[in-house]
Amino acid sequence: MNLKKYTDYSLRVLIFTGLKHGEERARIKEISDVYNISQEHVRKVVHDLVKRGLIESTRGRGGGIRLAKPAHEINVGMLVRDLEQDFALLECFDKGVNHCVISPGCSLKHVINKALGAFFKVLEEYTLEDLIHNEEELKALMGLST
Amino acid sequence: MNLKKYTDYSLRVLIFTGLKHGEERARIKEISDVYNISQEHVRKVVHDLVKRGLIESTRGRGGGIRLAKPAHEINVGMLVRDLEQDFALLECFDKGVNHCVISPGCSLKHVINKALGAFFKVLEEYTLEDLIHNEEELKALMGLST
DNA sequence: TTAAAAGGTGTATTTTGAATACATCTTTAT
DNA sequence: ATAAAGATGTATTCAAAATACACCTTTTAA
Ligand code: SF4
Ligand code: SF4
Repeated sequence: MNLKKYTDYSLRVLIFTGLKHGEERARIKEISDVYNISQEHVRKVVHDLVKRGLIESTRGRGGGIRLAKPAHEINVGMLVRDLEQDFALLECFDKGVNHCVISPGCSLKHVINKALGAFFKVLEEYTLEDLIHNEEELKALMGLST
Repeated sequence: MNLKKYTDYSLRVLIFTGLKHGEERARIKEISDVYNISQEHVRKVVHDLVKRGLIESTRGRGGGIRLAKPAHEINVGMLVRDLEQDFALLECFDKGVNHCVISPGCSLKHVINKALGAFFKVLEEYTLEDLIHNEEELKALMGLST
């Protein structure tokens, strides 16, 4: 059981971007430097976040990215749910591939489902704003001038 | 995000074995037939469950396996936690491999951890007994004479 | 008007862990 | 003895994720 790095990277990008204010924009290069992730990955992640409508990008010199909406409107649970959506958590969750003979009478899947629900319920209590509440500390860790 | 088939298989083995009573024993062959999993896998899973002290095995003719303790003492949460224990759910969870610069000030990991806690909390409310409460139905699905 | 700075896009390769298979051994009742 | 059961270690295959590569488009300032 584990989350994709991709998911974490996405959150990291949002955290970084969320630290920019006003007309400031984050650049992919900056992000890739701070986290030591290759620009390629960051690019992909960013692109994806743009498509999801969480980030706004501007091309060309002087361009960059910024949040497409206020941090408190970016829900952690929603995002994770989306990014990890391909969970065929168990064989029987995926109709069509399901061959498990006891499926119709199996309680396990309900139990797992309930647990998964609890997982996301917690995540959904948080927004990006909660993740950047300690702005100064984060900036310091990133080596950004505050 | 997904659980290993291995985990599901382990539970399936326990469910099957839990349906045997008294001196009855389940055989690996039976299990592999019912679920259509190769004997090899079942063997591995069984072996593992024996090592974990959940199943008792007897070799030789007339041998087989049975639960090493009553079904209500086999906790689903504990088992899943064990079987999925290698979760480096996020990069920073694994000290030593952690390179994430914001780790010391990152709230995300706490959020994820809390969510994970909620996940297991639910699972821990259930035991194997809950999974086999509908014994007759399960037996029917498995094509076992009741 | 062009060069540099930004992001966009598609594809290919590598890596990793899980899933699966193979081979061979030990125990025990009949 | 032998067949029925489980024990054990190793090897192979497979799929998904992670990562890398190549090249395109937009914008703006020199
Ligand atoms: S045992 Fe239950 S949870 Fe597992 S695959 Fe079968 S139906 Fe699904
Ligand atoms: S961003 Fe937070 S959760 Fe993700 S790896 Fe860094 S410290 Fe861990």
